[in-house]
Amino acid sequence: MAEKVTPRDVDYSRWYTDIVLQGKLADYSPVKGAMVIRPNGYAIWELIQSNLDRLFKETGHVNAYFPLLIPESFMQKEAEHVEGFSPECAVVTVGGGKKLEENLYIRPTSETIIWAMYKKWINSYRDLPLLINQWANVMRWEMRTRLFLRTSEFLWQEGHTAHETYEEAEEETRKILNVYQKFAEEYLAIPVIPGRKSEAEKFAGAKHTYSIEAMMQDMKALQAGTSHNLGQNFAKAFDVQFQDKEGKLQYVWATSWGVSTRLIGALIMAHSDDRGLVLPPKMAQRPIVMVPIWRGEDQKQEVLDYADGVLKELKAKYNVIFDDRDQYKPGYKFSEWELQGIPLRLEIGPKDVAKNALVMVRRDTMEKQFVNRDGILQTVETALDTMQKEMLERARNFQQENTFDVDDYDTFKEIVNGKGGFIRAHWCGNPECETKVKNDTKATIRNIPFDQKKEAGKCLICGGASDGRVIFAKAY
RNA sequence: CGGGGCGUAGCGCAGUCCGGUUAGCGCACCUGCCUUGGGAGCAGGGGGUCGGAGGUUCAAAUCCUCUCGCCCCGACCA
Repeated sequence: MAEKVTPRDVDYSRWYTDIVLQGKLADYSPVKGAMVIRPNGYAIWELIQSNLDRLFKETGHVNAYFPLLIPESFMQKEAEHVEGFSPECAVVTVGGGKKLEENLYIRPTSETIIWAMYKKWINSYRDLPLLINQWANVMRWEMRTRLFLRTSEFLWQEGHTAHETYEEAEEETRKILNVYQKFAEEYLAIPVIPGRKSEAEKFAGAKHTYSIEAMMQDMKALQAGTSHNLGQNFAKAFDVQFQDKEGKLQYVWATSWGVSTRLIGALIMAHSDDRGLVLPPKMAQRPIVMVPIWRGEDQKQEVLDYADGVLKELKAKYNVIFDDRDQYKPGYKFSEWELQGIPLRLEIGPKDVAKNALVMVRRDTMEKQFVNRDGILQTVETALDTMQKEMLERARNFQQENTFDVDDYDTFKEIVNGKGGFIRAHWCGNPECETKVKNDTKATIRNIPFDQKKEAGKCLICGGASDGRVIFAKAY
């Protein structure tokens, strides 16, 4: 086999790049830090979009679109927000050949322009809640970029909601995090840990931030989605008030939440192997490839006729690739589709025609089965369902096997600097202890899990009192 | 911005030290034949401002000067 993919244990980061390029998911663009998402990669994004969009609508949200350019003065209205985002913004200073009166920021996120509009739209409690989502591109000037994981421009969805009370905003924030968790697990087959971010790691301008954290195959953590309770920070900055039932003016309570094309990076790093991409069936627009095999013209016709029947049957439910290209041999085709992560391969040759059978190969396990031609649609459906379930289970086991409870700093450092993983350790809540860990080891607090058990303990660093464990890990 | 490296065909490279026919190789691509149960073979073919500018020379991918760009490693981040 010609080596198109660097094995993971040789160089994980080269492996990742090879998967993306060889799987034709994306390519480098002429613009530094930006990438082109190719059809294979965009197909994954479309599935992320369509499924999440449905889940958002089921929870009462609607879509809208706000402009790419944001007046500089808007960006500067919320103090923490300015501080957090200014360094990574691209700014338009010239338009129509003239220097602009006011610079325009390319959105790094849309809170400011959206809240400027919400001021116009919200007057009464009857206007609330306002539950808007947008699918958009954003730009954050990055020094070091990686395909899908960190590019200057990326695609995402950002939800921005407005509520009457803190409690309602809080409920929304948590509700969305649940949606993200459900999507990650049921569709991406990636188990995640939902929890609250520490003060140091929260979104610039939020009261607090929740996240779902996933473990990649190299034991590093990847933040797969965030949901922020913005409190009244933006309402105050943009003076968005509503009249409540008693006729009193109150500032609106806000949330925002998002996931990005980064999820594609997560999908790759959670499941793929040294042969290439591995897609969970629900993330494959084309879940099946059929490869007909023959020897000589007489066999060719016989095989193609037989295959055509199978194809027609499967097409009722699935988007099937029928690879009858004559210039490539089967082995070549097998590798090519494996590289692109097609979940199921069906091989049809003279022997199968004779036996009224087919050969079915699962991409995740590479397990080869001889299956009966009759009932093929059902067989395929079952195989894809099983695959989807088993991929999640496998990832969950992996995550559990690489999560450790640690009570002393030496062991902590040993693990972090060694094979890595999630470390559940006690923390007193002091940001200084958190910073020390980060400076010593580069590991950070990923989040404080919702399912944290009450457990008396001592902070890993200062020995101060702690009543539960938080998740530490090196992160992408 | 600091440290390291690289620009020669779509991709990966050789040639540069020591200047000299028409700039070469592998992969990919095109045509034909032949093949097809794990990345076949043969024959033919297309494709180059040697990153750019200037200079030295009878002669520059090769030597000199300047310049542009990119990649990797460190300080920010979904």
